Amino acid sequence: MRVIVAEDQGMLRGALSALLDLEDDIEVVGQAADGEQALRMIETLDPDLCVMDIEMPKLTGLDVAERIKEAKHGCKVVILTTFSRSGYFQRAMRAGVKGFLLKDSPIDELGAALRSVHGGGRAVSPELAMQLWEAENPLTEREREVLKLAGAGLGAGEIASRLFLSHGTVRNYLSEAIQKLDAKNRIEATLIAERNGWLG
Amino acid sequence: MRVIVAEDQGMLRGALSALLDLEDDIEVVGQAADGEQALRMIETLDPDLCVMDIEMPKLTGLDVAERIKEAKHGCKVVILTTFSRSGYFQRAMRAGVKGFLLKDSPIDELGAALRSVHGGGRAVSPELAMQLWEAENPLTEREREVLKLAGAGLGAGEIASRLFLSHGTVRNYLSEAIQKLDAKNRIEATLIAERNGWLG
DNA sequence: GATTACATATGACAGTTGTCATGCCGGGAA
DNA sequence: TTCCCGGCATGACAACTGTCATATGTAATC
Repeated sequence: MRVIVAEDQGMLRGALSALLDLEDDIEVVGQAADGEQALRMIETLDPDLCVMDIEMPKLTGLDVAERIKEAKHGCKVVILTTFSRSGYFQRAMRAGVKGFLLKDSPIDELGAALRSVHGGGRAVSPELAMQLWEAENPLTEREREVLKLAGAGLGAGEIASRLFLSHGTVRNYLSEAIQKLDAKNRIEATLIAERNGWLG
Repeated sequence: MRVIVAEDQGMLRGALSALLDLEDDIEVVGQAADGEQALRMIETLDPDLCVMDIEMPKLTGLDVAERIKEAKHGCKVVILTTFSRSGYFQRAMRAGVKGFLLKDSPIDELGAALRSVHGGGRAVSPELAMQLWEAENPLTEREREVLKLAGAGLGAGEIASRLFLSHGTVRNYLSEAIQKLDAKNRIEATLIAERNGWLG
């Protein structure tokens, strides 16, 4: 099978590519260091599979997966990520991702997952299977935007002018987010939202 | 040369170990998933080198490096980390670390670095060499403690009772930290301190 | 057509946060 | 020993934050 490896961390990308290439039935035809590059490679090289990190520059792995699905491209996606955030997993499933592994798993699982997915199956790290039933993102679009900026250290006034809202509205959104997430203040709220993948 | 790989992320640990083991002159004699395990392996297996991540459970790679130095153990350390935080690099140098690579570098550099260090040399990612002259941590011990807790979402009152300080003192420390780091508020201050490795 | 969810806004209030002046104590450097 | 630094504290003040009641408009849903 012809595979692309998309991962921004050079060492891991190189190591995985080299190891996968050693397998008789796997050929690594491209390596991408960010989402845009991955997308271009998938279009031009038409691989069977793509091993993809989520947190990459320019386009996240989930963005890429969604575009592949829209374009009805046959390339199957196996997500390989550090974090078991429920938001990520749910979004990946909706994007038609076939495999979802944690970077914490042993490497053997990667080859196994690729073969399983290539054969039409699925492959999901056992730690993640249960997350299908976990909480959905309770935040609205606006609440997310506001919370993201608050997490970057901006005050209500600054957030307001960036989003062309009134300063009171911003505080209302923050207050709602804080309550929805059962936090004490904006700091805890961003922590919680982040941990669940609700801001990405 | 006999090498130990200490890295908490299973996939990277496995991949690096497998690749290094393919080299004729390198033998991976142990793999550790956290700092304590790494320390024990170094004591029992007496390897020539240890490839070590910084951010690991229980003991960080820098903690381990410092203990190795104290114990005057001959094992040389090559740090392999995601972040080019000046605080990390400076602390590593003081701990007698011989190699410091970013996980962003290509893998070939790892083998090269190990050989160089084993031969008595040093190996430092070029992006990092200049950091020797960068800003030292301007925060005092107390300011760091307080800032860490503030970053976890605690308010002044809570921080005060955890550290057995008055609530006013906590706010003084936070105020000082905010000014030293040239931030607008505690949120930005934690972001800046974190980015520079001044909280770890 | 009524209900519900979201985006938006205002004004008021209490509580938290950031700043500053000022003070005390102990340890180390000049 | 005197002076400064760090740790610790207080009180006061302005600014920011979190909450609430209340209001309008626009979709979607029932």
